[in-house]
Parts: sequence; structure tokens; C-alpha cells
Amino acid sequence: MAETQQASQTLPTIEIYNTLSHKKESFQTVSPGKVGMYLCGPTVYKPSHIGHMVGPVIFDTVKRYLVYSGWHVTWVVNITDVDDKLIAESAARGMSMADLAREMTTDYLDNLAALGVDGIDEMPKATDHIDGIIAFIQGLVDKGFAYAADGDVYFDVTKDDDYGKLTNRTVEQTQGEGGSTADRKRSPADFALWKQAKPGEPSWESPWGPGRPGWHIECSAMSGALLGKHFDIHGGGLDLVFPHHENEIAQSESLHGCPMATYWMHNGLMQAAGAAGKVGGRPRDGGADPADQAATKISKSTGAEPFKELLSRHRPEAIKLLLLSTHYRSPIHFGEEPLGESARALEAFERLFARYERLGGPSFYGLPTRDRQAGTAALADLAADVSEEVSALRTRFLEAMDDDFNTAIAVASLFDFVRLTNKFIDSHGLEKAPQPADRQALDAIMLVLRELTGTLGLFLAPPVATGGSADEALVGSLMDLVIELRARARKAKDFATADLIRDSLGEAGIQLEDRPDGTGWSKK
RNA sequence: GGCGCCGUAGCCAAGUGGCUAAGGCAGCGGAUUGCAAAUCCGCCAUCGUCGGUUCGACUCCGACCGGCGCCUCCA
Repeated sequence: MAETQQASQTLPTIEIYNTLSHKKESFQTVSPGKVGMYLCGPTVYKPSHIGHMVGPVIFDTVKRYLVYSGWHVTWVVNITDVDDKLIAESAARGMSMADLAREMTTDYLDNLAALGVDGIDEMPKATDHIDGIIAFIQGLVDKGFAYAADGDVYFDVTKDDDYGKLTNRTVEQTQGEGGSTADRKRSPADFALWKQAKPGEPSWESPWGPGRPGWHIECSAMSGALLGKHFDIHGGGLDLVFPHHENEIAQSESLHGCPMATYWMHNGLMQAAGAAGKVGGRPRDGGADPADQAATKISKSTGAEPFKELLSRHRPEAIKLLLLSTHYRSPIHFGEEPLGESARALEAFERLFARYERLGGPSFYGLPTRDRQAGTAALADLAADVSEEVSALRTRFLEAMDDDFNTAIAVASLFDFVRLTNKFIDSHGLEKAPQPADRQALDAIMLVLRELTGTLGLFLAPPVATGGSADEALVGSLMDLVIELRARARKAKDFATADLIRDSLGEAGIQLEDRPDGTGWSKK
């Protein structure tokens, strides 16, 4: 990746909403010019669904924008490959935990690749960090923050003065994981750092006997190992705020005696409209109402479909656009309808890209991406009136991103950008009598559009061509013939024949477009 | 019961104490076109309800109604 490195004094001021302080704060890094960012990744026990992709897409954009703005960013996403759910699932499927983890990790990586999430620098696996995890726990025990009980080790929340600070709750207000281990704990809110292995379960040797890490501890250990005791951004879904992130803070800050992360960023959760039933949460008094049809979060309990199945019906770009059209902290209404709308909206961009190529421009996808300098230079080449408009939209885009990564406004400015560009092409007659100066101006405009879309991670690669096969080539030459025959009919004013051809093709799913420079066709 | 979030046009979704309340999808009218498609132009919301603060609130405060998340596994 060509990262634009700039002197730190030119870094823009970015505001980030911090869950810890419940407000936006100006972004200040621990080390000048450098950003350490950690995102809680998946527990790899089943195929990932759309919910697992929200964080990666959002934080991919965050990283892109920070890099674009001049920071050097290290982004870590963990893979939790040891956990009760993995043990249960692998047993059910009659395979080893490691094999299950490998299979599901591959699935996860495939999905990230499909979405163009390519900025992750490290993906540590919990099982590769068992020694570090044990040392971490031992440190907590030595400092008196944790205690061993029957082969388990628990974190003692009463020893941590500010336990609950992330979610504004007291030790008394948390009920803790109950169940069979409850009687080993000193307080109900204490949580497991190390779990004793039952016979037949995967285990590692430890000072407390064979066992495995509890949930939470792997993130504390691995983020510390890879990003340091105090790093800049810790992210995850809103559902992880409690208990996961609260407990990470408790572990890391108790051991290290310094803040774990400066900024805690949480993305909103996917909502499935019309999904029935309550997901998780304690039943409230008044109780289960059968007419419970409102939007609910997508999660394992609602049986969200595997992401790969979703990809068989929807293009990754449409999914990305939908995610970025909503502010990252808001819930996202997800479903076939919104995805379809998103895909239709996407076409406005792609038609412009195609139009640009027809006018002799290069492929939009090949233009330099997220290059601030190139964008600024392109702007300087434009005539004053156009430059002003383009510049205003670019500024709107950048200011939106500076303000807590407001991709919804950024995307909106992109749609305005498309309109501006089409208008430029129309008003300067570029399809009829192109002037060299106007063509150059169009190049500059497209360069700025590329700069901005690249910053969001949109339009990284051309839509996957369905063709390439011999059949496709055949269809292509047949279409050339049909279009030629129709052109002759039109020239002879035989519009009945021309329209018959167009209507018949339409019924066959092919859309014709008569343009000043010829007739184009596309599949509907 | 505790902690927190939300309620903006037909649908989705930004945003703001006073200036035209972004953008998308859908719809309507127009330009363009042989007719379409695409493109462009225009139209389409007073911001859940009721009170309060204020010269002025959709934006701040309160109550109420409705919805959602977390408090147990969850991206």
C-alpha cells in the first residue's frame, strides 16, 4: 500500500466518539504520527455472518482514512480459536477444535477478502499466545487482582477500584456468569481468566493445572503484546462493551497500571427488520408478547445466514455501500430491500465510470487511490468555477470524515459528486464535440472522485465480470450484430422494427441505451 | 429492576438553537430522445406526543407514548 506519509504537524484534527467518556474527543496518539488499533475479531466456531463483517468494514475505513490523513497505522484483529463454543461445536461435528478453527478462520478470511478489507496488519490467534496469556494471568495473581480456585483462575472485581467505568455500572449491578462455577467465585461478578480442563477437552499446562484461557484474557494479552500496554483505538461491536471490553480494561489496566486504549470505538449492530422474538436479555416483567415483530439484532440466535450465502445473492460493493451509508454507531437496517436499493444506488457510480471510459478516459479502478497530494494537485488544474464546486464537495467529504468518521455524509457528498460530473460532461458536450481542455478537466475531476472513494474503500476493484467464457464472447458478437441491424432500421426510420428489437431484448433481460456516440447494452 | 440508545418525507438515513432540515430508493412534472433508457432540472418532511427554558427549538430540559441494545453467549 502506498501510504501518504506527511509530517505530523500537518495531520488534521479528527474527532472520535469515545465510549469511555461518552463524548467526542480530539484524536491524540500515544506516539506522534503513529496509531495502534485493535479490533475484536471472531470466535471461529461457525461461518461468519453479516454481523461479523460490520466491524472489519468500518475499521478498514477508519484505517484508510487515518493513513490517508498521514498517520502510520498498525491494525490488529484477533482470532479467538479456543473457547467453550469451539469445544462444543467441534465435538458435535466430530472433529478437532484446531481443525474447526482452521476451517472457520479460512471462511472469515475469504469474506474479508471479498469485501476488500485488506488493511489488517496482524491477526494473532489465541492459541499462539498461550504462554503470554499464562504470564498475563500470573501477573494478575501476583499483584493480587486474581485468585486460583480448584484449577480455575478468576479476576477479583472487588480489587479493581474503577471496575465498571466503561459501562457505568457498579460491581453490585452486574450479575455475572452464573452456572456451575458460581460457587468457586468470591463475587458473582468475578470472571474466569483460566478454566480448568474437563477430561477430553483441549488443554494447555499452566501453574494451575491443565486448562484453557477464559474469554476476554486473549484480547488483553495479544493487544498488549502487539500494540503495547497503552495503544490508541480499541474497537468492536456495541454488544461487546459489556462484559468483554469492561473486563479487558479491568485485566489490562490492573496489570499494567496505565490506560489500555485511549479511544474505545463501538459500531452499531445489524438489525433484521421483522425478525421475531427477543434475542438474549433477561425476560422483563410483563413478559413475552407474541406480537413482537420489531427490528431485532442479527445474531447467532436469530440464525443469520452465513456471509457466503449472502454473497451469492448480493455484490460485496452493495453491502459495503449500505454499511457506509449509515453512521457507524447507529444500528443498520439490514435485509433484501435495503441491499437492493444499495445496489441500485451503486449503479449511478458505475455508469459514470463506464461513461468516463467511453469518453476515452482510463479505467476508474486503475486511478491512484486515497492519495491526498494527487487530489490536491488535480484540484489546482481545474478552471476556477469547476474547481470551486469540486473543492466544496471534497471539503464537505473530508470534514465529515474528520467528525467521527461520518461516512453517511461522506457518501452523500459522493452522490453529489457524481451529479456534478455528469453535469460537466453534459454541459461541455463531451459526448459530442470534446474539447481537449474539457477532457483534461474531466480527468482531474475523476481523480478527485477516486481519491475520495478510495478513502472509503469503495470501488477498489472492477465488478467481477460474469463473462470471460466462450458463451460470453458469442453473446457479445451476436449483440453487435443485433445492434447493427437495429441501427439500420432506425436509419431507415423503421422504428417498428427497431422497437421490436429493443422490446424483445428487454424481455430477455437486456437493456439497450441509445447514446450520442452509439448504442450500448447491459444486462438488467 | 439497573445502564444506555433511538423515534426526521412512502421507505432508508444525516444533521442543526435562528440561514435552503444532507444524501439514497420509490413517485410526480419537465428538458433531452423518433419513442425509450441513461443524464440533467424541478417537486415531494416542520423533525413521536404534551409541557417547559429561550427573543427564537426539530435541535436544550421534563413527562408521556412507541421501539431497540446491554446487564448470560453474541461483531
